[in-house]
Amino acid sequence: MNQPVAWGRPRAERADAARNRQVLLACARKILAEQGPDRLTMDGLAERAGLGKGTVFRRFGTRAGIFQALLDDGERAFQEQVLSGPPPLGPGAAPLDRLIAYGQARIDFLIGHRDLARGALDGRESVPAGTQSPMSQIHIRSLLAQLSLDEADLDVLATQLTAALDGPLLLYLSSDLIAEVGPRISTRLGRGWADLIRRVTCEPRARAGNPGQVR
Amino acid sequence: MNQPVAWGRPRAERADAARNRQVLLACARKILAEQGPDRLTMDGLAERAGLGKGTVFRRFGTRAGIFQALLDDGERAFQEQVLSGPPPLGPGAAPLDRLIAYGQARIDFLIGHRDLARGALDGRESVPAGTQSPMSQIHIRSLLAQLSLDEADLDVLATQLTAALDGPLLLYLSSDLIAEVGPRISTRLGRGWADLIRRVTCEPRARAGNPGQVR
DNA sequence: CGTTCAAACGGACTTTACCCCGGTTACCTT
DNA sequence: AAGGTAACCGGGGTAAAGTCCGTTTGAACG
Repeated sequence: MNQPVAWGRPRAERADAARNRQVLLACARKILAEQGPDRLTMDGLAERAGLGKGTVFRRFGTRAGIFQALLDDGERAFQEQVLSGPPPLGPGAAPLDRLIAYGQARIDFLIGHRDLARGALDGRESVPAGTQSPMSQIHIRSLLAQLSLDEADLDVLATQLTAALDGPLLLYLSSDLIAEVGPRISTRLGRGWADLIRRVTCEPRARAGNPGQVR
Repeated sequence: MNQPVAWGRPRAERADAARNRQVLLACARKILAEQGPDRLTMDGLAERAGLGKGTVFRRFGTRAGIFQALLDDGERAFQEQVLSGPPPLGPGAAPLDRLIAYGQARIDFLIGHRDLARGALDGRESVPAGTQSPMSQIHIRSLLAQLSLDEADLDVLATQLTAALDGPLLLYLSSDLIAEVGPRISTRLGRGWADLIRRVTCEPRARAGNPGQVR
């Protein structure tokens, strides 16, 4: 939602606006930490920040927009790791390994930010997923492209794999359940992802100290 | 202690309640057809049905509940085809073929009912997916089980594949886009699904007249 | 038939997301 | 430095979701 890249540049953001955004994000984080996502209301946020309600809406457009903005913050750090961190997540490792590592990292990211990710999902929007698809999807697609899968529709495959990665945590597992057994879910989904990717690329299953089923 | 197993029904639904539900569903369908999903409001529905607002909420609990109820209706017919229709969707074909056919059918189902499916997604709920996962997921899991995939975590794999099937249409493709190029999307996602499934099961790619990329 | 009661009903009430527009202010131009 | 302007601010206004509770009614039972 911000401009890490040079926007078309209609105009730079005004100083007071930028400052207010920071204040609002900080307050939102506080409310979230203290009272949980359900208690984050636009009026409440405005009041706590000492600003008008209109300002909040101008900055974020919609309630989900706040969650997206907060999520973007976290995603920036994550993206950094992917684009220029150490392998296998960052560049330098084989595409297959990077793909597997990326899945595990994204799973953990989503588990860690599940409230934000859920909140960013807007019920009444034509494209519910805000910023959370493009980056993932593009990265996955680019790694797939390096794997020389013949006769595959890479765009579709990347979309489906992205969904396979995000879907379980966004759609099919309750937030409470994730909170309760987060680590175990991370492990199972991570292994599942690795397995799925190896199958998709027709790579033999990893050998080594794999002590059988996980249960 | 209690009755043998007939614990399923604490009480039959009262006649007026059942009648009112039908009226409400019919009215909802009309409003949807005439004015689109955004215009379907609880007050409007109640008024049009000549009932109180409280009644609407008692029947469906939430706005998304109405969409889920409408979706269930359609899903019942679909489910029938899957459980006892002709192969390859219904029983009788090889698991792999059924899986592929199921994916294509579900894609078409979701495209056909995209408004309902989207509306059934509730922003503020711990488990967004209403009725739309279990059946799909269970069926996919059961077909996978017949394929003897060694060393796979079937529950996780089924969840991920379900997400790969639903996710693109629920999360990553705008409703407008789907409306515009529905048939093409159906084809591409369908082929993508078949390809994905064949890869997952390590089956050789289908031959025959596959004229390369679809674009 | 009356009695009884859980369930259903209605609609006023509360809360909250989102809109609007008059007034204000930061930034650019000259 | 002055002025113009586009962007920003505030907060009251609207609509729609969801809640509450007193009233009504279907149906099981005697």
